[in-house]
Amino acid sequence: MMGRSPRRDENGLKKGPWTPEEDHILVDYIQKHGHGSWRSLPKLAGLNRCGKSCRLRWTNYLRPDIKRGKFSEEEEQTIINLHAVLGNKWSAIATHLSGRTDNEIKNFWNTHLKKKLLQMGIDPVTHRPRTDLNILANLPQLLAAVNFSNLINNPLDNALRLQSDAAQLAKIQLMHNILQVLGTSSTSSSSCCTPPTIEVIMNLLAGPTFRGNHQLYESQLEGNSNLPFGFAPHELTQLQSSFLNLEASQHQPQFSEYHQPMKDSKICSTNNDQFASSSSSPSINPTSTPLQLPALAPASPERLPATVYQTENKNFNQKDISNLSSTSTTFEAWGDLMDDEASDSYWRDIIDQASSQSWPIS
DNA sequence: AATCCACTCAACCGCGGTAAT
DNA sequence: CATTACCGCGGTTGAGTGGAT
Repeated sequence: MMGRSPRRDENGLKKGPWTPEEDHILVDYIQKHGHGSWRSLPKLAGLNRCGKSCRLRWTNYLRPDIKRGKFSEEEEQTIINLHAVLGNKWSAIATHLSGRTDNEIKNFWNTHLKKKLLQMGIDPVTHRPRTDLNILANLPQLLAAVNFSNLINNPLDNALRLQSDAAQLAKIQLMHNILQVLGTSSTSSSSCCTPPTIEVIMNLLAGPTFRGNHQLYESQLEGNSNLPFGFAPHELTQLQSSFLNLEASQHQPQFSEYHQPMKDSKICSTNNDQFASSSSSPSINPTSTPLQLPALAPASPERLPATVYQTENKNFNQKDISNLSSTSTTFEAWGDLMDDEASDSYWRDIIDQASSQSWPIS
């Protein structure tokens, strides 16, 4: 039996694992009388335990409606989605998974899901691509992260929309990381290895659909074909354009362009527009300057896009900010972006719930 | 067979929020 | 308003388990 060896506290109350006899007494008492005051329960029930221990045993193990056993794929996805919105609010997450306790979900997260996300190159705290990775060595993981939403095949459409937002962030991050690395490579005379060519990266990003066949890929614009890695066709155009510009700039390196504060924040505002509009149709403003990308996102507790772009770019113009101006908190921003999704009441509830709570800094 | 080690999960601990006094 | 008691939550602990060596 897992757990702790039997101990007693300073009051002589038993600690450690529960025996079947104790379980029986507790269940029997609660079924007859309800738990009432947890503090007084042990004495009334004849248990040599503290009330806290009784409550925990009941809520995490003995409650009749507890579902035991492996988490389903659907439950797994729900936890991931909810965690992206709620953070480590295990009890809040548990309310959306009937029969699962906060403790069980927390354990499952810490032992399985966290690792799973890390393996995919996703920071389990921010739900964004990890930035502590060697971008080129870990390109496959980042691409997997970008393509995360494509891996999900469950009926939770609303959840998928959130996932889509996360994937969109991953795309932006990935594009930025690639450009940054290429920019760095182009200015590094001591580079020991040859950076991947634009073509190689574009092939990785776009797969056979995009390779050397711009017409074909443009013809797919209307039909919104299943481009790999979740990149929309216009995003690939944009990305390719960025690479081409970069390639040109490599001959006359102007590295500072990548790192100076953005003088106009079209990309940022566009990103905000993305979050302020339907998240299912992300777009990169085709008129924006290709190299103007958001600052590399730190692996920080800022986990949601509105906050990220608000804090990372101090140079919002007022018009751009106005998209978020009515939102004083991150969750309210999420709420705003979902305003046009009248059927999103489920997720709105979650967000409302979260916005009423303090945001965990973990 | 013995040992090591990573993993799991029940249970504990401490803190913050809130209702009662 | 201040204090106290209680509850619930999130983080952490540690014994059991099973696979690898």
